[in-house]
This record gives sequence, C-alpha cells and structure tokens, in this order.
Amino acid sequence: MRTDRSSANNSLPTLEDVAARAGVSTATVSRSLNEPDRVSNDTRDRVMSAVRELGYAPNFGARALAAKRTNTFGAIIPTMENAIFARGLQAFQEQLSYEGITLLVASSSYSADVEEKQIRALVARGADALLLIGHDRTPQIYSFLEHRKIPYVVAWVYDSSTPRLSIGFDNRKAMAGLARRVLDLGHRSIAVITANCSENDRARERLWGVKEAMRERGMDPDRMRVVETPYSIANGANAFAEVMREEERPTAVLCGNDVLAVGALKMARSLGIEVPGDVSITGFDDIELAEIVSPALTTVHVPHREMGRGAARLLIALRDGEDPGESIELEANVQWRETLGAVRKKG
Amino acid sequence: MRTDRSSANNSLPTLEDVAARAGVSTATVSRSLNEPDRVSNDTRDRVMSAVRELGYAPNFGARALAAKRTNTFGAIIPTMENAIFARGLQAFQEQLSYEGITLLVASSSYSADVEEKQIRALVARGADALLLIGHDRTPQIYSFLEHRKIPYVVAWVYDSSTPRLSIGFDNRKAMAGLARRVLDLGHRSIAVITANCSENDRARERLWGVKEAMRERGMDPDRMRVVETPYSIANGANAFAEVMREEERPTAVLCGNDVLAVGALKMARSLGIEVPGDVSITGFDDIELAEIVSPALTTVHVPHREMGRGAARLLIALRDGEDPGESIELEANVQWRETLGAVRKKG
DNA sequence: TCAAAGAATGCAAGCGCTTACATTGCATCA
DNA sequence: TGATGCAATGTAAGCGCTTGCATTCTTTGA
Repeated sequence: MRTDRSSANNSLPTLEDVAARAGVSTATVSRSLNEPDRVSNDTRDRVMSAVRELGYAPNFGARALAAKRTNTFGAIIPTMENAIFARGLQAFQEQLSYEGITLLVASSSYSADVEEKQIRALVARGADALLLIGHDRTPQIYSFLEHRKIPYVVAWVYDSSTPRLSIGFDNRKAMAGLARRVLDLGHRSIAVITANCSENDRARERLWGVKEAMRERGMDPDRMRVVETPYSIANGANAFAEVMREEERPTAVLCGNDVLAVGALKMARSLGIEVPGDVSITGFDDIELAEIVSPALTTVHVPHREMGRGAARLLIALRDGEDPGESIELEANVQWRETLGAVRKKG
Repeated sequence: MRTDRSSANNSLPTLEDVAARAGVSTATVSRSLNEPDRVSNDTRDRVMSAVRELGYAPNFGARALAAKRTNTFGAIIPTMENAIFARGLQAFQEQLSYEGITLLVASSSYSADVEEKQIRALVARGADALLLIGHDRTPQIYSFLEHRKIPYVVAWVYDSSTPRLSIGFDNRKAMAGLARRVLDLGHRSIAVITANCSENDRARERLWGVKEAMRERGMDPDRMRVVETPYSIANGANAFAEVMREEERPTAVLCGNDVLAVGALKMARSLGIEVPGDVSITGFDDIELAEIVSPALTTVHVPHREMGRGAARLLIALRDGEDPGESIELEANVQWRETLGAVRKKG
C-alpha cells in the first residue's frame, strides 16, 4: 500500500495534499470546507490558503460516495424544443441554486418509455430528488421511486383525487373556463386540436374541460371534431388545414397548446382565412410566442414561474425530511388577446 | 469492520449483494455490466438475473470514484430562454446519448463571471469534457481547463486565428454576406441592433461584418447607428423604436440575432411602419420564430444541428485520447424571406 | 499425452472523501 | 489546585465500485 500518495505523481491535488500543506488532518480540511464553524478561524484560514495555492477542488464522486448525497436534483420535462417548460424550469433552477443544488434536466419527448429511462438514468446518477410533469406514468415507476426513497413532486397539474404531492393548476377547469368564453361568443361549431391524450393527462384534462363546457350548454361533445397530433407548429398547421376541409367548418378551433395554435394561425394566414373574422383560434400556456404572432393569441395563462419556484421548495423540504404540506393549487386564467372573437353572423 | 455488509440492513443492493446472489465475485459482476464480452454467457445470464431480482443499480459516486470517469459531458450556453441554442444542443445531446454519455447543461446569461462559475461547477461535478460557446473568456479559465486536463471544444464560431479546437462558422463573413445583399438593394442608411459586443465575440464579429461590407462600398462605417442591448424581444423592440426616432431614419435595420429582429418587427407593426416597404429588417440564426412571424424574417441560416453533432464527435475523440483533427468551418448563408426589400424610391 | 496458450474468474488494493469516535488542550469553577 | 466540560482536532473505518494481477480451467497442437 502506498503511504505517500500525492508527492509522487502529478495528478490533481486531493484532500490529503491540502491537509499536508496546511499541517492538519484530512478531517479538519473536510470540516473547513463543509462546516466552517466547527473549525477555528486560524486553522480555517490556513486550510483555505492551502486550497487556493494547490488549486484544490473536491472530487465529486468521492464526496457523493462518502456523504450519500449529491446535492443534485433532476427534472424530466416532456420537451425542450419549445418554450413551454422553459420559464418554469428557469424558476425551478434559480430557486435550487440558492440552496447550492445543481439541476439535471432530461427530456422525454412526450414518451412514457423514454421518460422511464430518463428517470432511472437520473436516479442512477445520484439525483437526490425529482421534478416530474403530470401524473400519467406506470405504477412501476412510482414504486421504483418509493423503493429507492427518492422524493419527487408532480408539477403542471393539480388533481385533488391523487395523494401524490403536486403543484400546478387544474387543467380541466382552466380549459373549461376558456371554452365557456368561446361559447358565450356564440360559437356552436367547435373543433379541438390536441396532443395525443393517451399518455398525457394535461392534454386529456383540457379536452375534458371543453366537453364539460359544452355539456353545460346542452351541446353534444361527442359530435365535436377532435384532431390528435404531437405538439409542433407544423402539426398544428396541418391539423388546422384538415379541420377546415370538413364540410361543416368550425367557427372556433381550440388548440391544446400555444404551439399548435401558432401553427393553426400560420395555416389560416396561408389559406386566406381571417382570424378571428372567419374563425377563432385559441391556445394554452401563454408562452412568449403567443404575444408575438399577429393577431396575438388568446390563450390560457399558466403560472410557470410560481410552479417552478414552488416545486423547488417542496422538493427541498421533502429531501430534508420536513413536512412539505399539501399539494398546491395555482390559478390559470384566460389571457384575452386577438384571436378570439364573436361568431360571424350567417349570411 | 463489518464483513457481511448487506444482509443486515435494508439499504439499496450493492455489487456485493448481486455477486453473492449470482455466486460470483464482485469483479465478475462489474465486468458483466461493463464489458459483457469478457464474461461467459452463462455467468452473464446469472448475473443479470440477480441484478433484475434485486433491482440493483450501480452507485454513480462509487463508479466515478473508481473509474475516474463519469461519462458526463457539460455544456455552458449563454441562454436557455430562447431557442437560439436549443436545436444545436439537442443534436449535441442526441449524439452523446449514442455513446452512453449524459449531458449536463448550464447557462451563463451572457455573463463571463457566471460562465466561469458554471464551468467550475461542471468540472467539480466530474464533467469529462465541455462544450463552450465562443472564444471570449479569460485566460485563467483556459488554463484552469488545461490544468485539470478537461477537453473542451468551442462552438458557434470559426476563427482560424486561434489554435483552439472549434466548430462553427465565420460570423463576420456570414454577416458581411447579408450586409452586401442589403447594400445591393440600394440601402445606404443602415442601423445595427446588436448584443453588447464587449464579452461576446459572435456579436462583435457580426458587427465587424457589416462594417466590412460598408467599407467595400466606400461607406463610412463609423457613421452608422449602432445600438447595443441584451438579446430579448422587448429590447429589440425598444432599440428599434429608438433607431426610428432618429432624424435620418435608416432604411434597413440589421439585427444581431432573430430575437432582436422579431422585437423590431413587432415594434414596427405597432408603430405603423411597413416592413419591408418603409424599412427592411434582418435577423441572424434562423430560429423557428423567424419563419413564423409575418412578414417572415430574412436572416442568416446557421448550421445548428451540424455544429451540435460535430462538437459531440470532436469531444468524444478528445476524451478518448484520439486525434480530433482540425477545427471545422461550416457554412452559414443568407436565408431569404420577406423582411428585406429594395430601398423605396424617395418622394 | 502433456506443455503452452488462452479464456474465465477471483482477490484485494485502492479511488478521495465524510464522519463517528477518540484524544488533546484549555478555560472554568469550587 | 484539581476535577469538569467543551471546543478543536486527529484517527481511521468505511462508502460501492473498478481493475491489475494471480489463479484456475479449457483448449489446442505436436
């Protein structure tokens, strides 16, 4: 066994080198770095100079191994390609960095399988806690997380029917609110363009929201035209074109999110269809894009930053073994802009 | 010293547990996992079942510590708030994941100080290699990376005057190309809206590109109006308004990137200024937004995906001690759309 | 049939840190 | 003055893995 590890080779300095240089034990160096109060000023100064002179930086792996904690949280979001989650994630990140926690982000491309892999990958990489989007996933994943004792919180949704800790808004209620406005304006022929609902509870809830509002007015939601397509501008455009080819053209097209809506808007323009004159279009999320397009998009404003910040707080409490309290419901309200108008009188 | 570590407690399974269950040594388990070929089929199967039955997952810290490698690369990009780097990063990420490498992303908010911190943080977390944007940073950082022997590549720029390995395009040349088109259309009164050039070589080069083109035509670049403002739609809008308040209104406003240009476009609309009738506007980057706004933005198309993919390849070669070859220059060409037109005849 | 060469596996020494526990040194108090 | 307590520091046992080297088992060729 090598006794003098450092002086012989030229690799990076270790705690031991710092200890030798400062004339203290490795324990003292470790404490100077992690719990400065437990060390005398004098010693700490000496250690710190040694650290500086040697250009020492702790080895992450060794630290994680010994401390059984990485100070890393993970987040798996459905997509990074557009800005849907960007603002929320930014807020999440900021809040974490106050606590010295690093964030690892992965994206699942809206696929449950990919998401499962990503979750396992982040856990394998030592994530102390996870941020998840939406409730929809297999029981195996939840039991995996429970088994590994990884705290997690579910965001972008609020659903009082599940005991899982979550922070978000009621997608159904929010969409129903928007749909009521649409109906109030006299629209009776409505189409919905949404993401595939089977693995996406947010999309599903939003669709239900529309149907709920229709039922309230005695309309039959089953007769409504619904197109399912992955979130993207191009898909939104195609779906809109498809919907407008129908015999009975809708007077309002409600889109599952802003990205689809912007695509619809673009297609409307190239088809020479006036918005909101000929047809109203709405989105959901209120991302930056919604405000930039012309006419500006009427949509549902989602409390991105509040969710991100709140999720961070919940997760930190959970990790520290504190009581995080109940799930948190935030509000998501209609953001009026230009693409929603009254239905044009026949004739 | 505890000899039987696992059976007594209820914590997560370790390599040793798997070894015991499969009736082999920990070395064999490790090899079954990492170098399957070095183990007989029979043994491997036995090990794998044990892994499955126990729900074993390797401990990241221990692995990193023992193997001196984390299989993690880092990227520090200036911003995540808009899509400028999204596509490139996505490609980078995809390429890495083929190799089983995890990507950690951090953003610097275009600040050199923040960037330095992020670089140190990623290195501390054991990043095996780094992707950096642009050449501008202090010599200390470069020597830090060299000292720690962390491979890195610089992307989004190509500059033959530095020996640092990079992959990207010549920002000056690309912008000069666009500027020449603008001048060809008869524009003689030109303004530039750019990010602050002092810590951003891409912005600086682009500005120089415009000046270069002007000089070629015998114009005095110093008389050109230049507004510096951080990249954001709102700032682009304000800068445009400012420029249009000038006594001698420009007939063309060249923006340092698409985000600024979209802001300018938005302001033009609300000011009732026709684009490109009254004034032409151009961007840079060709992000999705450029195509969506109306009129669609004339801009410089940047090879995002090629840069991302190429950077990954270079970095992997570097990490594996192979020769990555020379820096790679890619092309960035003008993307003609609607916001650039001929200068309107006086009167 | 037997030596030599591989292939498969095991042994055990670290990797660089944290932390429970032990030790030391001093100020404090009766 | 000597017992007491506490602050400061040291000692050393792991944390869970990888990997160089040693050992054992199979083949192979003459």
